[in-house]
Amino acid sequence: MVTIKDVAREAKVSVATVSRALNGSTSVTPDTRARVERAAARLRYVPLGAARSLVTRRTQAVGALLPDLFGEFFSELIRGIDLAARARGLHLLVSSTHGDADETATALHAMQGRVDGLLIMSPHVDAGFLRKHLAGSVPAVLMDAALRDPRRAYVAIDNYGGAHAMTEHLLACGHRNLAFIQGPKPNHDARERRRGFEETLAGRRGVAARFLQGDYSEESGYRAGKALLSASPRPDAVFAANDMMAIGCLSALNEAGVRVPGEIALAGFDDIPIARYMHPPLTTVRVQISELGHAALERLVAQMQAPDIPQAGVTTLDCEVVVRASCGSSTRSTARRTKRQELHTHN
Amino acid sequence: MVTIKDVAREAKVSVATVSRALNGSTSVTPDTRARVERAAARLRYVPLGAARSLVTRRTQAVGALLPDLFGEFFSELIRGIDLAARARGLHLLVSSTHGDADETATALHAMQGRVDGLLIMSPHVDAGFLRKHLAGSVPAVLMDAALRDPRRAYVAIDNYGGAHAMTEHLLACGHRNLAFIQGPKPNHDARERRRGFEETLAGRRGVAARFLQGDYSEESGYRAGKALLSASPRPDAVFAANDMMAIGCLSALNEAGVRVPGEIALAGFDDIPIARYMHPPLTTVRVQISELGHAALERLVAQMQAPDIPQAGVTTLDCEVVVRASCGSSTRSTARRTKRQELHTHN
DNA sequence: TTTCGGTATGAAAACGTTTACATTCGACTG
DNA sequence: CAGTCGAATGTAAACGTTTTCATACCGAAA
Repeated sequence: MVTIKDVAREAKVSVATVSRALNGSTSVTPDTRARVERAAARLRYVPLGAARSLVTRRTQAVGALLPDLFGEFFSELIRGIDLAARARGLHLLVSSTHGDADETATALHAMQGRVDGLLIMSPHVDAGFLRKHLAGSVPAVLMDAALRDPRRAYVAIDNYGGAHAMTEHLLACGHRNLAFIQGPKPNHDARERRRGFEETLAGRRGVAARFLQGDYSEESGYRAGKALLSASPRPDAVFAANDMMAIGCLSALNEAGVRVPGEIALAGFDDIPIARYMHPPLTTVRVQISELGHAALERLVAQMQAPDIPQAGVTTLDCEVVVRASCGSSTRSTARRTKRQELHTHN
Repeated sequence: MVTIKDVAREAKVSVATVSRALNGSTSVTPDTRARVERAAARLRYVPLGAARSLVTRRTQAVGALLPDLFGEFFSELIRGIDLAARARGLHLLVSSTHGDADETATALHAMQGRVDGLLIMSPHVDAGFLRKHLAGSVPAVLMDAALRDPRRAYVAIDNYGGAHAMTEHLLACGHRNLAFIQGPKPNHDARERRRGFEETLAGRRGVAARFLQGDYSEESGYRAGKALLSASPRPDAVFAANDMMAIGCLSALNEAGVRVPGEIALAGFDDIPIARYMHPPLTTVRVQISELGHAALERLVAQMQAPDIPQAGVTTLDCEVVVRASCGSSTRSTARRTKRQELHTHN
């Protein structure tokens, strides 16, 4: 293995000069620098990250701790984080697919001491968990978490606002007999989406709403669809808390020969790529997933640069209603931005 | 920041004993070990990875260098790598979304010296590129690459075999007038898929085949579909080199009111999740993407454990034909495994 | 009691890099 | 020409950990 000493010998300078020539530009003769660079290239020298980190007290790496995520969401999130990290010259350490709290804790431990900061998204994380497993000195940002520790930094999706906007859309289309297929009870985001729907309807006259339990799976959406078919009166619009359930519901309606949106309009949440390929294409709420990753990394960087100043508070990312044929638009699909597309940080 | 010295002081032992108690189990009194563990927990001690790596000459991390990948493929690949890495106690450093060769080179450089091995998938990588940018001592495995340096390790998808199996299926369904929508010319996998189709047909009597150029995009599939509609005679089956083009083609056929598979059968390649939601659901070739990541990591580990023995050669992952309604199966979708589902390593 | 052997622990070197401090050298000022 | 200053370079300490080697201890064998 070739070290900085070998380069120094080859270039006939000291190791200090090699280090200076290769890193900072402080006071090195152009001639010397060139000689060092040639020597390094000739020997194919690669500085050892560990040695460098040891003395600089920086790893130039951030860790992302993620749950067992479904396809498109995961890749978009990583893409957002990765691009932002590269722009900052940071490396990205990923650890995903954590089934339970123990696995998450293990992964969390293993990452500390290897990174300068952590991005955390996990259903298993709560205040006690973090206090127990996260060293106080490690900067961290939580993504889309239920927990709200006022001393911590968060980046979240505006689930409430998205559901609110979609509900307004349904009402604007003239629907008055609504059904809501909700996500898994314990999920924070699922609760927020329901709340957005429910509170928008609160106090409206002449509007009926019913709720069906789902678990974000296509299967549960299908069951909900079946249940709705046998109800009377049937709703004239169904809002599913995510696209997969909307797709399941659509299958049930299609099988029964119910026209969508003719007899029953349908809307989802997430705007997963499949949504626009459904028959009819699905009206849904678009979530800027890569933006979530991007924003989280930026907040983390802020925290890393000023570790003394606590960068607490929540950054919320807006959603937008995407109107397609399944509800509110007969042929062409149009995106309607319901709120300004920007980051706004509370606190 | 709390170091091993602090723990040593707290536990009233030497740093050597702390290290031994916390890592290997060689000759430490149960009593001492307990005292050390308590002290470490009390102080929330986390060993510094850099210091450890410096002396052990191991980072316990592998890097994955990936191109700008589309959704589901990317997440499945990472999932496969991540799971295998965790099972081995390895960390995963990801660097994706590389537009050009320069970016790839930069990322490649930055990763060396931080990882014990590299997983590389990139259209920009060829023999010269690697010789120039990859230090000889770094173990590396190439995924699904065009290049075939006999001294290097590869993991690849059996594009040829998959296309062959699908072509056989089309013939078995009675189709004799075939069209093939090919992928981007420079892509290795696209060429292999075409070769699988072409060579299967070679020498068959009474079978006609024509080729249309595509670029893996939905749009290019749509154009190809339009072109086929105005051709005469129309083909009775179309095989697209990937699912996205098949989907585009399907749109063109649907718009023209051509029944699929009644008038024209259709098949794709990849089995992306959308495939089964199409109308009709798409017959396609399933690629075990997470297996690709898993296999690549295992080969990398082998190389890391025995750096002296060159672990060259290609590991090929089989594909399977998934028969759905768009070709060969009228209602229910069935998966037919065309080759045994196992890894086999040549060389 | 002495000696031997083995086990638990401690002292200190080593890993490769950055950086504070020291040194050299040349140019410019007085 | 002596003195001063600044730029370029070198020397060596420091980072936190593992690990080799040495040491102390204890029980068993002689």
